[in-house]
Amino acid sequence: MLSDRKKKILCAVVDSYIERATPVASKDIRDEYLPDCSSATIRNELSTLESMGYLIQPHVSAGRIPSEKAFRFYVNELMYESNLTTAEAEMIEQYLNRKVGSLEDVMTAVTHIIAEITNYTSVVVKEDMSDTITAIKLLDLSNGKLLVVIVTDSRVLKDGMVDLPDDFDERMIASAQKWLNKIFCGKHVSEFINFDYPFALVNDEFAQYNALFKKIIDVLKKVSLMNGMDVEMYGENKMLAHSEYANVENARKFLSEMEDKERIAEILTNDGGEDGSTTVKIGSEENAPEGCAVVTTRVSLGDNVSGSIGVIGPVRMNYRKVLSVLDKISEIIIDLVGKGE
Amino acid sequence: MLSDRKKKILCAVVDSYIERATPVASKDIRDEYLPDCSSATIRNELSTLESMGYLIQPHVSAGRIPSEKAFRFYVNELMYESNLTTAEAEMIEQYLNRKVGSLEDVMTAVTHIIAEITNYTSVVVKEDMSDTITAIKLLDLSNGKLLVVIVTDSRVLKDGMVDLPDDFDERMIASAQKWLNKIFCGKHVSEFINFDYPFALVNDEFAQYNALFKKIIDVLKKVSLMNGMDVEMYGENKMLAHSEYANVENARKFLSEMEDKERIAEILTNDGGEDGSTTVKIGSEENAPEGCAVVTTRVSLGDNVSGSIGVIGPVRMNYRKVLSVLDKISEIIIDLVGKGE
DNA sequence: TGTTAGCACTCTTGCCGTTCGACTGCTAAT
DNA sequence: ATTAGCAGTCGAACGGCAAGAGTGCTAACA
Repeated sequence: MLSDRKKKILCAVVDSYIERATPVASKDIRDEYLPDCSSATIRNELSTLESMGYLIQPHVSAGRIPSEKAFRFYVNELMYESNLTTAEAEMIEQYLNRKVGSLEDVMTAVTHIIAEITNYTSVVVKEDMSDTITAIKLLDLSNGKLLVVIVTDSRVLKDGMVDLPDDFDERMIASAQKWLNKIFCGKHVSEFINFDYPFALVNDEFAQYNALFKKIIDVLKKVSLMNGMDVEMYGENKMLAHSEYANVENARKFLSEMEDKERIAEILTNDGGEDGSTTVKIGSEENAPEGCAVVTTRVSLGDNVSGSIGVIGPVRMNYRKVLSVLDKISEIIIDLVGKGE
Repeated sequence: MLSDRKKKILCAVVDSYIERATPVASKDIRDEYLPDCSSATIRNELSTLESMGYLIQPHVSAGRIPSEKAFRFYVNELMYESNLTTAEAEMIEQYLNRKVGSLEDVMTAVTHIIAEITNYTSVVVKEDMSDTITAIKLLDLSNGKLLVVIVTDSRVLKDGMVDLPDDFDERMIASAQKWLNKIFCGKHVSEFINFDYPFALVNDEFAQYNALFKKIIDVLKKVSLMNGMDVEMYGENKMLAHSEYANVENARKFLSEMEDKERIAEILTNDGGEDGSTTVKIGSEENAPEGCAVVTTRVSLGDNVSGSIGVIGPVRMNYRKVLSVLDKISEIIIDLVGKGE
């Protein structure tokens, strides 16, 4: 457990680093955050904080910068909540209320306003799982692969591929198909997502189908996820304004990571969560883009339609601001969606 | 008129600069392009080419780089046509034939394949002017502004604003509306675009309407243009790989210029042109993005639907390759569209 | 034991001068 | 008209130097 003073100092380092992006010196902390103790004392504390893994010293005559562990701790325990300025809050209200229209328009508007206010990249993912499954077909491509086709009421065909075990014949494929249809037909696509392969379902007769079934259901999951997904992104370029991307190589890497919308969507959605819940992924912690943190808020957009609103910024992002912006936005969205029904 | 040798030398400078992005020295030219004369001779020629405005010397101990004038001359007269490698041609064929689908899918596929092959940014603009006008309505907002609404058969309402002269009353607005409907109802939206305000149409009685009419028609033009337009862009990031964007400030400027899709669309479409015609805009010549050249090919996508396929690259782009890629692509597109009808 | 002043030490940054090399322009010869 | 040769210019790279930023350590002090 950290002493109160250590916490204060750590918080000071993080705050200062978020603002200035330069190593923080003991004297700076004294002058700006802790006037009632000497820089030498702070140096001692910094030194132990470093050995605890919270701080990093780029070189001996530089100050300290926070480690990812420090950011994590900051987000979880140190950071005090803040409110948007009324100007910002009004700006958001106005912007979103002006744009009441289709869900797509709102999504676009949301990414824009977030990116403008935060100066980071903003992403909104909509997962529409409201389609009803009409049929599931398994097609033997006779090259050892099986094509999985999902037919839904919105007449969209969705397909994916599975490797077929050697010892499967036509008859077995047919009965696998029968089983799948029996389980899923008439249900929402969302069933796939939460479907936990029930072991009991597989009696002795079907033991051999076990592996294949699992594979197929995984494909169904993935395919239906991808097809019901809509990703909007805005403000990739805003990132170039931050010092992390002062050299083009980093910028290029970031922008090309941003091109993989599927991966980004996956990052925003992979830990479900309640309506209104917020997640922060920092740096290498999860699959976040290199050197980035991702803040996500979940909102429900209707029956079987859920949304994730995210901000992607450097690990050194202004979490306070981002969190309060997301708070405000999700509040408005929930309100809008509520009205719409 | 330039001597043959001057042309050869100029061409060598441009070719080399396109490839290497570094100033070209007299010796380089001798070694690689003109082995049968001395570097001193070439130096003399370079010197006069410079005084003619074709070349620029960054500093005395550097070679020369081509001016925009040189690129213009190169594109118009010097550059010999080239063909794609068969590998590339096949790649394009395959990629586009695999993706036969909606027009939108094809547009997306086109931008992708172009960007991949050329390593520049690619843009496709579709202008759909096939809607039929059902009604035009003028709404007095009673704040000195007039709301112009276009109703088309595809049930999309499109609107724009016009300042109303002080001395206009309700009755006058009503008759202006009557006139507009008389002229345009039942016609294609494309009529706006080519509509030249006919002076004869305005007899004495309507003289006072003159200015307003012009304004309204301009709005109609703009609104219908913008609404019928569909812009796809891909490969903005590819540009960061080129040395022109080695510093982030340039990159940022470029990317933010690319965000203004309307402007880009305008650049790609503002000089109409026949089906299959190709235009090259170099640097400051037109409204091209800073330091960039834009190559555009027009293709027809059906009745009253036209497309522009464009490549945006640094002024020092590989025009030969870009032109041959666009050639190939437009050939395929014309074929695809032809089949589709 | 915790805090602090002071100082020696380290390491980066910016600057300056020098060298090296890349090209050119000019001159004089062919 | 062409060319070899040479003097001259300028940028890029390098190394050394001084200044500045911050630290860690020590010793004194509450």
